[in-house]
Amino acid sequence: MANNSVMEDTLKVLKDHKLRVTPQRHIILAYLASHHNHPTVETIRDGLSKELPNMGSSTIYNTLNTFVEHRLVVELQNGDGSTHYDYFGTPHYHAICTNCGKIVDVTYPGFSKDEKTLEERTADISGYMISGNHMEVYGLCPECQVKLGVKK
Amino acid sequence: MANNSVMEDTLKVLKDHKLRVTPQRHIILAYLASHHNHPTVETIRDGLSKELPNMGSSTIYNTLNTFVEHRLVVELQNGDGSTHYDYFGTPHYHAICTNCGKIVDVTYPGFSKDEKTLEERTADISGYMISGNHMEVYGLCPECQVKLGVKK
DNA sequence: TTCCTATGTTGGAATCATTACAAAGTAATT
DNA sequence: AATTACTTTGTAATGATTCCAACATAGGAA
Repeated sequence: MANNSVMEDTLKVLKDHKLRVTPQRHIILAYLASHHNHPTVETIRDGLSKELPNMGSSTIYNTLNTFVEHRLVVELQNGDGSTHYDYFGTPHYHAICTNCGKIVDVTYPGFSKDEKTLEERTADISGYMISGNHMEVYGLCPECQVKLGVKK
Repeated sequence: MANNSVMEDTLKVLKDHKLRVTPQRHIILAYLASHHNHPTVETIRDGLSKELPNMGSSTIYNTLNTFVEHRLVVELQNGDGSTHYDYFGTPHYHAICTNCGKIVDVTYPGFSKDEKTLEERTADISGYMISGNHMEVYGLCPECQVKLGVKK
């Protein structure tokens, strides 16, 4: 389970966002901050079954929706039918495998600048007042390249 | 409804992709190619109720899934709970209103090059064999800026 | 500390988009 | 024109997500 510093950090995050601190919120956020597995609601429920065996799915949905509204977390679809969640501690985007659904975080030096450029350009063109973006890149993960016998 | 040249063009597109040409596929693709309203399955059903009154939702889902697999069409979520579809005739990305869900197409000179750069960089970093990407930018559309009384 | 109230949690029911399936129809090839 | 694999259709099934009402509690006020 999450170590103490993750628990302290996530507690601070909740307070900074003026969210009422409940055990459920705190543990779910700590789970997300310490796992980079892009879990679904079910994955989170299973992962926290020791700590909070009676936590209902509704609570997880409610909590995640709250986090998404506060921009602590982003939603991802990988084509398997349910939504995956990712703690957004540092700016990054996602590469998603079109065969197995595996999601990995990607970033590079200058990514934040590129993001900002895209947002400014979009504001100029569309007239929207931009508040965020999502970028996803699709392809075959290394394992599936081998599994399917494709060659580069 | 779609004019003749759209019907001819979409017929060619179906044949080029070696898709069996059925009235349903042809009319749905022509609808998508001539409307830039990012319709849902229901919107398409309503829009084509004159031409094909007996077309079932299953057919629309089947057809759209086929088009997505062939990369003729992309799926979009705007937060209203159902999936929106967009004919992908020319490269572009989307700006989505976080208040009303309105989706607009955006592009700019050099967008295709930027896309390619992103894909190559992602391949290098992640090891994925890249086949495509989606970019979305979120914010308030001009109407909702006025409606909500926000100022730039 | 204790009380109070707004807010959060729970679990089960309800909803709604999407898929599965089997029967009937049809495009395109021989 | 016959054949066959593929498509359409309607309905049933699925499954993720939301709704709701009762209960619980975090955190501020006294």
